[in-house]
Amino acid sequence: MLKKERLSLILREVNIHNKVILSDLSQKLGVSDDTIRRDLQELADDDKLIKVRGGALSKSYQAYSYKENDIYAYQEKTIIARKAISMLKDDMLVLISGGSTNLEIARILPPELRVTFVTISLSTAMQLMEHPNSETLFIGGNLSKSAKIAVGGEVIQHLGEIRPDICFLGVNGIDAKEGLTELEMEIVTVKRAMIKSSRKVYALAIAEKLNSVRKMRVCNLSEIDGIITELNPQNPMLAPYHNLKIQII
Amino acid sequence: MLKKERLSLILREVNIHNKVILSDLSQKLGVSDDTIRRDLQELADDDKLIKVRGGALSKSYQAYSYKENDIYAYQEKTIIARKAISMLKDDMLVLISGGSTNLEIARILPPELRVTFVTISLSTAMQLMEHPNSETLFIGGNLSKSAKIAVGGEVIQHLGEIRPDICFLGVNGIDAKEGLTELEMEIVTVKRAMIKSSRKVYALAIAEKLNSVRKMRVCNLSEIDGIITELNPQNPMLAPYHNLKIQII
DNA sequence: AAATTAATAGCAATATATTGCAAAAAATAG
DNA sequence: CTATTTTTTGCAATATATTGCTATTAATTT
Repeated sequence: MLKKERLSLILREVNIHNKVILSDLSQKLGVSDDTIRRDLQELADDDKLIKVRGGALSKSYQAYSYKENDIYAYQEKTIIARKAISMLKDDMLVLISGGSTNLEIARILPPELRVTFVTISLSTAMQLMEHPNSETLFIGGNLSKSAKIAVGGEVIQHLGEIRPDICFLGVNGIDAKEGLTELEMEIVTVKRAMIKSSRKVYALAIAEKLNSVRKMRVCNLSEIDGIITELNPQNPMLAPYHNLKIQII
Repeated sequence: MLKKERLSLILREVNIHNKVILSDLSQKLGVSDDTIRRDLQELADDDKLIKVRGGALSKSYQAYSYKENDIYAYQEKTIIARKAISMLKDDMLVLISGGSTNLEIARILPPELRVTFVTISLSTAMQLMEHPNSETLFIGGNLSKSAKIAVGGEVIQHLGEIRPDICFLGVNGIDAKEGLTELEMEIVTVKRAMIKSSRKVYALAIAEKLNSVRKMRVCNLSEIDGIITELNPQNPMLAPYHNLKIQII
C-alpha cells in the first residue's frame, strides 16, 4: 500500500468517526504504531486533523461539542456488533436503525459480505459507503437533528413497502415488563414501522441499558425475536428476559 | 511496445484501480523502474494522474479523499458559498446537490437563516444537521458509493414531486458550448431531475472547472439560470458565458 | 509510588528517487 | 539507403524517504 493511500484512508476514517485510535489503525493497515504516529503527525502538520495522545480527532470534532458517548462503551458495542454480523448471510436485505451500536456494525463489517442494507441513519449510511460489496438504500424523509435519522410519514410509508429479512434495532430503554422504550415520539413511530416490516427483529442493547425504561413505549418484547448484548447469554442479568420466549444472543 | 502504448496502458490501469504501483508496472511491462518513473512523471506533468512515492494515484481518487481539506480550494469554495447564501431568503425551499462546494454552503450557513433544504447528499445532510434553524429533507434511494449521494428511479420520482425555489448544483464540467457535463450517468440523471423540478438553478463552479468537458452531458447552459464562481463577474475568463443570456454571479 | 501506555529520538535496513551517462532505438535529413 | 540527430532506455552512483526497532522519556492510570 502506498503511503498516500494510507494517509487518505486515515483522513477518511477520522472524518467519518470524528476520532481514530492509533493502535486500531496500525492493526487495520498492517503497519507499525510508529508509522501511524508519523502519519498522524504529518496530517496534523498539514492541519488536516488534530493529533491527541493515542490517536487523533477530526478538526470539526473539536469545533462542536465534545460528545463523550462516542468513546463510551466502545468495547461492548464491538462485541454486540460482532454477534449481530454473525447472523448475516449473503443476499440478505438488512434493515438497520441509527445509534452507535449499529454504526459499529457498519464499521466492522467483513469486506466480503454481500448484503443490501436499508437504513434511515445518516451516520450509518456514511459508514456503509466504505463497504466494497454491499448496496445501501437510504430511506429518505425529514431529518431529525438530534438522532440524525430520517423520520416522518414518508419514512413510515416506505418502510411499509419493503420486507427486510432482518432488522437490527438500537434501543434506548429495554425492560422485561415495559418492553422497548424511547425518548422521542418521532423515533417511536419509525421504530414501530421498522419492526412491522421486518421478518426478524433483534434489539441491540449494551448491559447498561437493560432494565431501563423511557417515556415512550415502542413495543412489547414479545414483538421482537431476540436481544443481542455484550454479555454471555447465561449471565444472570439476562434472567428476566429468558422467561419471555425470545432469543438471547 | 511503443512508448505511447505504455503510457495509455498505465493511464488505463490507474483509472481502473485508482492507483498503480511502480514496481508492478515495470514488471508487467518488462521495462526498468526508471522508465516507468519517467512515464509517470510525464503523465503527471500532463495532469493525467498524481505521482506519489512508489507509484501514482488517479486524479479522482485524490479529489474524493485526500484533497478535501485543501486550503487552496477551500478559499475559493468559501467565496462561492457566500455568494450562493446571499441569494437565500427565509422560508425558501432550497435544493442542494452534493460536492464540496455545497458542503461549504451548509458549513457557513448563517445560524439565523430559516429555510428548508432538500438534498440527496449524505455529507451535505450531515452538515445541515448542525444548523439550528433549518429543516432538512433527505431524498432517499440507492446510495452511490463514489459520490455518496442517493441515485436511481426513486430519487427521480421524488424530485418530480417537489418544487424548490432554488437549486444549487455542483458541477464537474462546465463549458459555454457543451454545457454542464459529468462523469457518471447515474449522476447525470439525478441532476437533470433536479434542474427540471427547480424554479431557479445555479451552477456552482470554481474557476478551475470552467471550460472543462466530461463524458456525459447534463444540460445546455440555456437550461440553467446562472453560474456562481469565485471570480469577479467581469473576469475575462467568464467572457464566453456572458454571451449566453444567463446570470454570472 | 508502581505499573501501564504512549511519545520521542536515534539508528539500521530497505525502498524509492535523482542524476549523469552511454548504448540502443527511432526519427529525420540528405 | 546512409549518416546524423534526437529520443528513449537502462545502468550505476548517490541521495532521500520510509519503516520498524530499541532505548529512553513522558504522561496517564491504578
